[in-house]
Amino acid sequence: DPRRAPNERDLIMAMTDAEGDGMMDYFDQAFLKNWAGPEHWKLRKVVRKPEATDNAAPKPRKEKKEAFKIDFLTPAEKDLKTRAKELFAPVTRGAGINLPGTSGTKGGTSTRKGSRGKRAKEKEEKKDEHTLPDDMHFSSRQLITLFLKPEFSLRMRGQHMSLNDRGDGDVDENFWAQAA
Amino acid sequence: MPARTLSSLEEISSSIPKIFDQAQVSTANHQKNYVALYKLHLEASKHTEPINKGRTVKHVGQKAFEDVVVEMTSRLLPLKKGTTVADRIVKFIGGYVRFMNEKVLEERKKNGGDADEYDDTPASRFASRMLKFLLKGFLAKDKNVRYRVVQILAEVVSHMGELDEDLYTQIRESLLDRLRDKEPFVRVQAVIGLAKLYGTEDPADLEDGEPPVVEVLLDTLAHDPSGDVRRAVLVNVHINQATLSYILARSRDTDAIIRKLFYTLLESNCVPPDDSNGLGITDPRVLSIAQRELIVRNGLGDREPSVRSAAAKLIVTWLEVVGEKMEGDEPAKEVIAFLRLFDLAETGIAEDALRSVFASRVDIFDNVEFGDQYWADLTPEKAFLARVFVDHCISTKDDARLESALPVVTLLAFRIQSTYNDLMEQIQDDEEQKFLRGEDHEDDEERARKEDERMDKEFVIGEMLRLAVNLDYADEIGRRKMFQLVRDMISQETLPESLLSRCLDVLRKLSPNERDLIRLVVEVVHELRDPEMEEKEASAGDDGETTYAETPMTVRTVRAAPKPPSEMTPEEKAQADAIDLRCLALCIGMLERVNGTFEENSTLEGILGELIIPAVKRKELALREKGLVSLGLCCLIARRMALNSFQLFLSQVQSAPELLKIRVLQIIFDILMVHDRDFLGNEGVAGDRIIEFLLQIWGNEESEKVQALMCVGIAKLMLSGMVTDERVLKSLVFAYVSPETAGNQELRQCLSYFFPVYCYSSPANQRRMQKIFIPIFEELSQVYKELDDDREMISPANVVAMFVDWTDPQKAVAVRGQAADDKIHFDMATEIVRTLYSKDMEKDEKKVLCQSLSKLYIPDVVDDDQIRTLKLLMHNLASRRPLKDTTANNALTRFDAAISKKFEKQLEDFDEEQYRELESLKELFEFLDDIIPESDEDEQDTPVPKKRATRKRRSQSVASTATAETTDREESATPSAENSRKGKGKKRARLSTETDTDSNATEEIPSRAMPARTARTKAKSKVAAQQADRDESTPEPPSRKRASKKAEEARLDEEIDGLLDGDEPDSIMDSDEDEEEEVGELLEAE
DNA sequence: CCCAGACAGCTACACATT
DNA sequence: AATGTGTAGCTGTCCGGT
Repeated sequence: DPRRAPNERDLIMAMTDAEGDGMMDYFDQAFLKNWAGPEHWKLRKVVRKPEATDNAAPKPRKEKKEAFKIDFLTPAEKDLKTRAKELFAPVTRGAGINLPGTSGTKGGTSTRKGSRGKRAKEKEEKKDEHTLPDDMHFSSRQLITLFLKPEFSLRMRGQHMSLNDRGDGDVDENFWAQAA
Repeated sequence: MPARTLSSLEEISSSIPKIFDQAQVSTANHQKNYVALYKLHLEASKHTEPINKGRTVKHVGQKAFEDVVVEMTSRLLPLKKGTTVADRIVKFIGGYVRFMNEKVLEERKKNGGDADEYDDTPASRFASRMLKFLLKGFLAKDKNVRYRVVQILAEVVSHMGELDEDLYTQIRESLLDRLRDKEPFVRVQAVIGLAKLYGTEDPADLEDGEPPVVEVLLDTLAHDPSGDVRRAVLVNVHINQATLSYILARSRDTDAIIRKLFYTLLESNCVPPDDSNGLGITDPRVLSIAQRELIVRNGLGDREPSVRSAAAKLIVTWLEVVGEKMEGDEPAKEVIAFLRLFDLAETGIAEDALRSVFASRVDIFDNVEFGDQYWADLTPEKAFLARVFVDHCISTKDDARLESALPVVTLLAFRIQSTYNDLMEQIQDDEEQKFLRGEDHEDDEERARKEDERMDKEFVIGEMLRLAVNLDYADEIGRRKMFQLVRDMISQETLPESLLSRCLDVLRKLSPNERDLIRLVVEVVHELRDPEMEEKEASAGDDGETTYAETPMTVRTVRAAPKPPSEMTPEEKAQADAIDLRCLALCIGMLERVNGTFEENSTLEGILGELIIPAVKRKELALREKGLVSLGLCCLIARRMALNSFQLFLSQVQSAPELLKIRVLQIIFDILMVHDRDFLGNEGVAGDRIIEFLLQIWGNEESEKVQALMCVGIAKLMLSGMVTDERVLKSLVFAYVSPETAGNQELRQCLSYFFPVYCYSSPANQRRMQKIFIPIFEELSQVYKELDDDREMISPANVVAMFVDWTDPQKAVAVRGQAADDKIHFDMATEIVRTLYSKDMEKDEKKVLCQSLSKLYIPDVVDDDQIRTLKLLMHNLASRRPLKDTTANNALTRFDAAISKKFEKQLEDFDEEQYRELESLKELFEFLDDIIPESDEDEQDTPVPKKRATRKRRSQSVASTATAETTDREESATPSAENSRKGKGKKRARLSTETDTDSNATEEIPSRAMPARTARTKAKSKVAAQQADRDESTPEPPSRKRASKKAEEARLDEEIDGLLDGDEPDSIMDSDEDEEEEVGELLEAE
């Protein structure tokens, strides 16, 4: 019976323990950033790699980058008009100077005049608001307490059971303390 | 004009580059160079040529000057963003424009302020020449050019006074157009430019249908995909009443930097820029309560620490702004003023704000004092401050300050009492007034004021009660006083409902043990329902523990027979119902706070039979709901009762209205949590049935609230290990990603939290997750492919990434005494490679799987058999089912190489032929031999090397990185002799059947048993129900008989009666030995 | 057939931390 | 102030479309 194995439950208990803070910290760091649901999910790298693999090597290069300067002094090889033409060369046909999905620029893009055809309903769709959902602040609390008795957690239940198994009718004052 | 002042144009032209060359090095020389440049500019202006027969002049000098500057400018255009020298030049150009304009203004002042010459100055000519030049680059191919051009234009525009109208329009259009640029940094500059522009925009100038720039910017603020761009809008847009609401929406931006900026922005605008005496635009008093609450809730609740601290700073500023000029009389004055910003009754927000202030301004915390005077006249704010202060001391374990802050018990009890009496008096007065003057005579204003007053008193009492829980009750006199007071309060039906649970909290604290608390509440209930008894009971209740323990429970015997309901007038009935509701609330409050068994507290029996059970039978929703909750709470402490009543609760689920359904489900889950062994243990069918039933309810549920509740409940059961069923886990995953639940944040955020906790808390759980990976992946890929256009769902690649993350053994927490299972990813790799043999899997999906391989954690030590199996699978894949996709192939090859290298030792001398002898791997080879290479007809796009194989080649060593790309082409022409021998003809038949299933899973995976089509349809509509739905053995829901409402009620009554009559109340309590079997029977009976 | 979009890996920068 | 980490932007490669 896997339920009897001293695994999951012990951990849940540990999270509520005073000493379990470290555990909670681990969970916090590891994944609480991914609270907002699958669409905002991101892979986070494994944290600890305490093995002292190698050091001393990647230190000694602090090569300052070449002090770049714009050359204003040497006269231009070509005249201004030519340079402007080159610099301001419009995109080769059909290119995307603009974001996809936005109607094109008069000069530059591939937007054909009658392109309303297939992808006409771009605007209708709700644009992404780029906002996070309201945070419900889900935590271990909701997962280890009862719905109807929010002050009692699994941990207490465990104690209760064991007390009951002893046939001991009364609970000790410690119990009250924990209920608070 | 003397000739010597007229420098030659060549001279001028050659001096300009030197200025630019200097200007790029540092901004320190800019001021000096403005002067120098301007001097050259003026000098050049003197070179003119007459045209039109001398009627006008041609500004050849200016033209030359402009040419050179434009030429200089052109040199920095191709430089990419972040080049500091170029940025300096941009600043220099902008600065020069400003410099010129200032000069022009000076000139004008001197000349008496001619306004009409603006378009004919060297300055205006220069600027417009520059702008026209820049505009030409707006559509350049080179993104850097576009960036620089817009950047310089924005800079120039912001430093210009007036602007020619045509040019203005053109700039406006062009910038708006660049707002759609592909490159975010170009858009950023466009935003900056537009922000400089729109201050001068006149709405009257707009053509029809053309939106004002502000509107466009606000749209960008919300919708631009790049955070940088939204950020640019945020810092550049003017904050005012019109834009504020759009700005406030950014407190939820996906980008943390924006959120942080949001709070610093609000902070810096709290005070007006010029020290005028008005309020800043974001002064908290200017904002609405709702806005303030939004800011605090989002800010202090943010997941990003940096955002939280920015919000905390803002809140401190609020306090300072609001508390200004209030210092003096009372140290708490500014805090009180600060608290007035909030609706204190709104849960948690004001408390969070105050605690945040305590945390960041310790001096404020230290200066709060609670003298006797403080308690004299408590306002809601003062009461709230005291209570939160105490709570804060407790949570920070600041015993010293706690000691000094807490009032003595008698004082507080007295205060509570007097406020309570005031409240009662007022309520009574109001009633009388209403009665005397009639309903309508009071004007709304007066009524609202009274209502507020009452609410305030109620709130103050509530806070004092919350504080009372933390008092030191060593003093017996005080203890009794408080006890008596609170006991009296709960025995009055006029006590506002909101104070009830506060009172019970105090009572619990004051009760020596649970039994006394239970007894006390039971007594109060009887008093309330039986007013005649009041006096007797009151005398008994006078004295807390001593008398209590000895007083025999005589209530039931003494109890006078109440009037039968049939003889009551409607008013009396309503009154009785109201009392019952109150009593039920008391019971619930009491039962919530105790955990002794029902059997130990025989006093509960009475109210169970007289109050709770009758309430459950009522058809009024409120009564029934409270009755069910009470019964449910009883079940939590009475195992036997739980067993007997469980069916009743189940039967209530389907037909109940939402609110009741939620309650009943909560009860069901709580009962399962508490009595797990009785319902879910013993590997009995009962547990399975319950699970299936719940899954089915879940899948068919429409209400988001109920869905979320069930999700939480099921997650709890799984996390606590009470349910280990893979189907349930699968359902949770489906629910997590299904488009159906996209809007159900409660559900999704619950699962966002649940999955990592579940997986990382136990390798066994990670294993379970690994087992469902492939089936889930296959099904979700299907769903994804057939997704409706308007529905959103994460990609299969994301699904894979999540699973890889969740099953990573390195992330599992090391729990004492439990060995980490670091082979999970290795086994996952093996399964993935097996899956790659599947013939009907699309290459996209295979690609995703292949690419995930590199992210798997491969342990250093793996058994010979396991590593050889994986190696063999990869080796054979290349020949029998070569991947058509190069990226996939590369990924696989790389993985193969990595594995081969890592386990070089174990794989050397590895020979397939020899390996085949191993009995333990029989299954592997059966699997492999059933795979035939795809025939030529199957190969539509990729030509497969001709298959010609010999036994010998098959037996060659596979230890080397045989699947390496180049050699692979030849190697892959090496199918096993087995395959060649068996021949295509024979295989053809098998391809469509066994091969297919075999290649997908070693064990029978339920999901594959169902036609994909069905699976998909289900997944679309009721994803969560998938597993349950397809299982034919799913039991009919208990109340499936869709009887008429009447019949339904009759049946319900019957059931409840059965609960009472069939089992005498006494027998609910006894615990026989044969309980376990009964759970099974319970569900069998249908 | 060529080009554009997409993607993966790399590098550099900025941030936070000790 | 220095270091380390995490992110973001850039660049090269490959697939798909016109």
